Amino acid sequence: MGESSKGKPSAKNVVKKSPASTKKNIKKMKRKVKTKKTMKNSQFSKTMKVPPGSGGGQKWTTLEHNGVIFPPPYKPHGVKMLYNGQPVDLTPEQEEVATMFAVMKDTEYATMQTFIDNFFTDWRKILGKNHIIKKFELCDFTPIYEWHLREKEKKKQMTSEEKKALREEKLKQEDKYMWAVVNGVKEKVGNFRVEPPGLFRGRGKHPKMGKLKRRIKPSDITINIGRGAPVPECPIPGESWKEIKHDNTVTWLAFWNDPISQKDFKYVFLAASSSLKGQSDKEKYEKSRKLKDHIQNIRDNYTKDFRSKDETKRQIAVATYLIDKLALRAGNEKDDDEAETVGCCTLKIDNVTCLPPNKIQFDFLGKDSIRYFNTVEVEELVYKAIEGFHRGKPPGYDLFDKLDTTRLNAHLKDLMPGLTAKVFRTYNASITLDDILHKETEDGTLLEKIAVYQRANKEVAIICNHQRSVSKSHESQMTRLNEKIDDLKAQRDELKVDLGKAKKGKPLGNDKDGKPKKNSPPEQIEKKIAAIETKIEKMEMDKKIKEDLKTVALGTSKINYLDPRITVAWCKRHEVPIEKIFNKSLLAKFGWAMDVDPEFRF
DNA sequence: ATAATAACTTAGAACCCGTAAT
DNA sequence: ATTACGGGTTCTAAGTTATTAT
Repeated sequence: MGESSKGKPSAKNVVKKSPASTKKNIKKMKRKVKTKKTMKNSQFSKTMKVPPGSGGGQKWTTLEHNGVIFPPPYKPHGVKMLYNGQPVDLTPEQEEVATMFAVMKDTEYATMQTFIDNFFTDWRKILGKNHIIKKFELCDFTPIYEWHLREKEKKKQMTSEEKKALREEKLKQEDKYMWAVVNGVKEKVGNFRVEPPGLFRGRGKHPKMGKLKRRIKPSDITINIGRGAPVPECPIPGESWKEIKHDNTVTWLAFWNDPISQKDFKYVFLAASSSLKGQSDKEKYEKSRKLKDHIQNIRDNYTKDFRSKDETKRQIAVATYLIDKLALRAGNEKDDDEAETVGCCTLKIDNVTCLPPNKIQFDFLGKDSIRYFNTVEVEELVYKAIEGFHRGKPPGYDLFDKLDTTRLNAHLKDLMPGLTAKVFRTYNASITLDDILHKETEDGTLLEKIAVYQRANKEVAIICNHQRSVSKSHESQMTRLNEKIDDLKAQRDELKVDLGKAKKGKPLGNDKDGKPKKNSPPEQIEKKIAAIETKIEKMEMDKKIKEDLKTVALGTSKINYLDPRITVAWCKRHEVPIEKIFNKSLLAKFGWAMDVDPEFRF
């Protein structure tokens, strides 16, 4: 379908083209642009080749580490699946892949045709063409699935001591891989475990879901390490690394080609708590703070261009407006062997609906195929411009057909050094947090202050469209909460009746077991009622928050978008222990932000 | 100028495990 | 003691952007 993405209406029916030409012929339609302007008065872009903090592109001077650890070899279980009702013999290699599929029985994937087809195609390659297994419909993986359930149960039944012992054993094995020494400082490695083989789990309608992700061998892996440092010993006897590099302009310790997409790599990096990552994190936030000094100029600039005669300029202006106002992602082109998702530059006509007189409705699948659905009021000129971009284009056609992320970012760089589309998201998120915290924090209890923080956090998550799927048990949890509340209300009402009687000096009647209730003074009953009222209020509040947040993911913005210095400074000013907001990993990740001045403003 | 590649950040789901509720 | 819940951790997919090749 890639053919379509740029040009014709979402041509699902278009014939797949030759593999070589996958994504880029897409661009043809939008070419005309003739961007003579792009590079003109760029006051900044020519200078500043190198990012400020990094010393000429050099990322480290010495680097030592122990390479990566591989998953254990496959251990056959010997449980026979059925084909056409009969048990079949499988080699360990064949059984391994069958098991990968079998254990996914209770996931959504197991029901998806693409997943099944891709799995079966790859599995049959391993079965060989003369194998008795020919049709997926005749396969019965249940015996293997049940074996898997038994194994899971066994694991669950282990005592916590056994589990602990197992964990410590693993830790001991992995200990040496967990650490690197960078410029003489011991740092944690992020992902030192090589990804185990499995069936590819793409998000959304991913055309490759279910494909076999083959086992990675040492000969797939390139190691990057300091010149003086010992090359890590290959952990699998008799095998060896693909290549050893000594490149101090990059931060990766190792990589291999992604077996699902040969052109992609899987990298091993340092952990988020490392100073290398911390430094670049800090630079990210410093850059987005700089945007404050330019934002007025940028807004004036694009507002002016809303009425430009030059359609390219108008498209850039409107796209920048959307990125600024709605924190949309840039939106790169995608290959046709990926899920069809879009960002700002790749929005299609049918993702964006004009609702007179001045509202725009957005409805599209963004990163991870998460739906973005939002209706916003826009200025008249924006509305008119978007109407204009629709004109004469069929559904499936690009809204911004004269734009792509490169052109957009080139334009942004002219407005501020180093400015790119994603900076707006960071800026938007962080300044929103800073604003809300300053406006809404009052002298109150610790709990109230934390609630303010969470509200702000939620606001940001909604702006950034950070979603999570509702937990399977959400509904039953809500029902239970409601029952509890009803129960409390009943108790309260009964107490009210009691109170009335008590005030008149009448006996209180019987409790639910039929025994007469002990008489209590009215004041005591009133107290009880008040206590229950408070409890009800609290539960109603909990319920509301739970319902409110059932699809909102707060973590993503905390980890990636909110300048931690805003949070740390706020905690200092309001005597909130930082541990109430940041967990252990965030504290480690944001070590660089801890000594911030309490008066820090984003 | 455009396309391909490389390197890095951002993302939600799955899993795991301690603790609160029963 | 047992289960349920939810926070934290791990996993790896899916983005963005800078650089390099054509």
